[in-house]
Amino acid sequence: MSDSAYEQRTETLQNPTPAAARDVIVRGIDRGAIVTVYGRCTVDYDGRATSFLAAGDRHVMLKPDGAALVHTDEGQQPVNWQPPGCDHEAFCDDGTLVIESLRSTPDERLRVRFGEVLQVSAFSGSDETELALVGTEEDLRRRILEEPALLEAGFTPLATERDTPAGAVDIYGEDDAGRAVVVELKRRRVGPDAVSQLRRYVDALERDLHADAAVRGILVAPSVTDRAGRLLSEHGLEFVALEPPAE
Amino acid sequence: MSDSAYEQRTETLQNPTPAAARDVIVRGIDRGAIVTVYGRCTVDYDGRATSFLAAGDRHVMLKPDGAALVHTDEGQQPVNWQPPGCDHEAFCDDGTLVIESLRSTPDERLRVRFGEVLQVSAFSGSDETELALVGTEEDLRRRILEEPALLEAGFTPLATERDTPAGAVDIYGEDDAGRAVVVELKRRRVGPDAVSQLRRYVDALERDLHADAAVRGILVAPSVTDRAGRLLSEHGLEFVALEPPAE
DNA sequence: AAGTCGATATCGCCA
DNA sequence: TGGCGATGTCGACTT
Repeated sequence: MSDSAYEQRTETLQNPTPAAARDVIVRGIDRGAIVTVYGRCTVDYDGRATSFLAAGDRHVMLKPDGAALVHTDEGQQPVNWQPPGCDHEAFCDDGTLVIESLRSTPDERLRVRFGEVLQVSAFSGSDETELALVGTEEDLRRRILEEPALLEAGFTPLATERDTPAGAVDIYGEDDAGRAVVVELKRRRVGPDAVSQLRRYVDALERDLHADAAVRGILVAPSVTDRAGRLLSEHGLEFVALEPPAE
Repeated sequence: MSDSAYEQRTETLQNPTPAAARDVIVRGIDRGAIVTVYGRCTVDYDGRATSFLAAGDRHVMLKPDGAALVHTDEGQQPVNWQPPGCDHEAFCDDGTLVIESLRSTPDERLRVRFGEVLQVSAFSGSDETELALVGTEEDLRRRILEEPALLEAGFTPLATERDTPAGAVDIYGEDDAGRAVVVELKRRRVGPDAVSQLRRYVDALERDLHADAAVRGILVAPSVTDRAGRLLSEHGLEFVALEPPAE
């Protein structure tokens, strides 16, 4: 292995022997590369649950932060995986390539056993930038805090993330009559769960203040489902249609 | 391009020209391969939200079902993606390789523009098998239906997925005194959200039956958080510690 | 196509 | 490290 091999940004073998594949994987992990293996394999997982996947052609990716992903030719989600923070090992067992990825807390093990390796690659690179994302719940919150009248005329925000025994309220404030208002924000159309969440906060705050005056609860989202709308009415909660800013 | 090239299971180029990379991608998509590209790129997304990612080295995967994944060297989740059902396009624009992935309902566009392509691959294979997974909520439900006494002595299951105005109840049954029982199952330790969900069902069923007799609500999970436990007490709901079967 | 809910959810924040 | 809630959640199932 020449020095230049350590400097090159990609290292790839096709139809390697198990031992040659193992060497590329181990070297790649050592130098902090993204390692990928494509081939026929079985996959075992044991941890929070237990799974087995019989032989088939799949794409395995090992990341330098300890994440592992096993992808089939279908689906956005990996068929098996391991989260960041795991230790990856590659070795030959009985003449076949095996990749294991282990972690603790909780104890979990992922094992990929290859009957055939068609290609193995190690990719080194740099990525200094971060994703800029617009249109989140946080953006919606900023929008309301900048212009509280979007919620309703006379609304005054007093706090964000105000703590209650049931959790933190997105926006806490008061209306023009001085009544306490709990605002729950959702970036998209919501179902019954969001109504339950708002109800939990309103309940908790009414107990917390043990006030005689009722606390108003307002759900802010682009829209609600029928069932969610019915639940809102049943519990005397309100709805304001509003979306996160588009840019 | 010889016929054998269409039969080979992997096709890989290193440091290809943009046009050569485009050809491998287009051919790969056409024949139903998994296509991967590693190189320096920017990523634009516009749809349910909007994002931009400045230049860096990333791994892009295009699946034959229309899914697209952009992975950095960190995290289990892709930094950008497109779900299955999208149309992938690859073309050269101003001498650089561009990959676009489009869908409608909702309208969403992912665009990856490469400043440099280090490697492009197309992987063809077969995968007939399905994942066998044990330890899910469904397994927990089966466990209780087979041995209702695990919940409590004298419990009789009457229905699963019983419909209420608030949603479907995991297990509906009655206790040895003939009282209605709503059971909510969770495969892991639960927080306040699960308590709210159970409360919703109990409320709805009490209204639905408009019975004088109260409906019992039992949360079944390995354990609960402090706050969830407090919420359970406040609402007169019960808890039974039980896990999904391990195998 | 939309509603509802589970998931080995993952991820980020905060105590 | 655990609790808590958002996510461009995804995915499966039902209507």
